[in-house]
Amino acid sequence: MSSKEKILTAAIILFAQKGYSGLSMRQLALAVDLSVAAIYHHFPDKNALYLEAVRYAFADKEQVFDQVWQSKGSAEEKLSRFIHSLLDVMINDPNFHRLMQREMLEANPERMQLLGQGVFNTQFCLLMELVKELAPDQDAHLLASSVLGLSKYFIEYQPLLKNFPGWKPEHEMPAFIATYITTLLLNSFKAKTA
Amino acid sequence: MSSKEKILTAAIILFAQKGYSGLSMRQLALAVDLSVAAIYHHFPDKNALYLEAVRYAFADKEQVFDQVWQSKGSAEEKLSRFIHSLLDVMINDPNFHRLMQREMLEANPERMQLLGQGVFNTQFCLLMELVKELAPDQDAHLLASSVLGLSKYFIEYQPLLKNFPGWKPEHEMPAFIATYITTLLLNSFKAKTA
DNA sequence: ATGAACCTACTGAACGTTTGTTAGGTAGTC
DNA sequence: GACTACCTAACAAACGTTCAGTAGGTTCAT
Repeated sequence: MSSKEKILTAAIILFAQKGYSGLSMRQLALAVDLSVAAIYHHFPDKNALYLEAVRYAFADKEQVFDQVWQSKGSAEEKLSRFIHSLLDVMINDPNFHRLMQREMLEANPERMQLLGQGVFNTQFCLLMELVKELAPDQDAHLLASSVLGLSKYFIEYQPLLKNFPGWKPEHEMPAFIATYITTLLLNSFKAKTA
Repeated sequence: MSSKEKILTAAIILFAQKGYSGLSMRQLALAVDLSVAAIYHHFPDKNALYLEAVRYAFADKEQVFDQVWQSKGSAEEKLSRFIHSLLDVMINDPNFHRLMQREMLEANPERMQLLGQGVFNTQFCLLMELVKELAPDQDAHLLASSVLGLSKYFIEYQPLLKNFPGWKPEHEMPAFIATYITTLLLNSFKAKTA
């Protein structure tokens, strides 16, 4: 692994944990066992490094969902598998997830557009086509959004939801959440068309 | 409005926009037209100021939903009204919303517990009772979470969702979102019990 | 009613540290 | 000799925090 890749890998983790202004170039240099000037040899400045780290983090997420779309089975099964994969990514790669949350907070419109054109656009479109199969007469955009929103919320707000009455241990199990979200949506599909 | 209140009010806005390490005491002092030392007269240090600002921001949100619970009408209508109020708060008080997102990112367990015990616990319990009326045989905790998750996502991810195909202008109207979420959940209730 | 003592709310200037960034030099490879 | 990858050392600016001092109000014995 090259120095540049090492820097980017560490930057993803540290930016995700501490935020842009929370991480100093010296802290990053210390983490990768290089001098500060070495980082400046590979990147023009802190902002460029941050942007490249974000791009780098998103780069390898594309193919995670490919097996879902290529897999065989009914649309219901595919939806379930997609939600499952989504939850898995968010749980197994918390730094990627945190970095994305931080990016959403910046709310820079041009960067938001960049974000949307990458991984997300493709996946969102595939998801829309899937829900169209299941509920042809409903707004696919809203339904796809619902899938993502429910998945994200159950993962993100776990630490908070734990403190509320009625919480059960299975509420933090990906398999359980995936099943719940899938049935919730499928029930809604049936009700509308019936 | 006292100087201390002025400082807290400005701190909420600026911490929400720039984050903890993104806002300096000098910037805050400039915003409230006071010296840096004056801030230190009212607060022992930056961290204490931040915590008090967060507490201050959450303090007046309790009564926003009171009229929803006290209003007359069917459970369906109450649910619709609650979602509507929730969306309104998030849209009309974006700084409060951003500050909460930032707090979720810190993920400090003790602070999370503090957060949960405040406004949210009461509202979550009331919401759970409401959904229990509508779907007595389902997990109220999961359903209440779904209400919050869907509402939060549609507001939070608007800038991103706008870039995806299938987006329509009404997708960012609170009234439209509220109706959509309500019917989505109500349909699911019916399907399960049918 | 008056002066001393004490309070709160603030200011200006400074403390030492950390920040992003850069200049100049070195060791190894092509 | 040019190029890549790195170093040490330094720069000015900004950082959180503190200190000494002041203006204005209240308290209270004289």
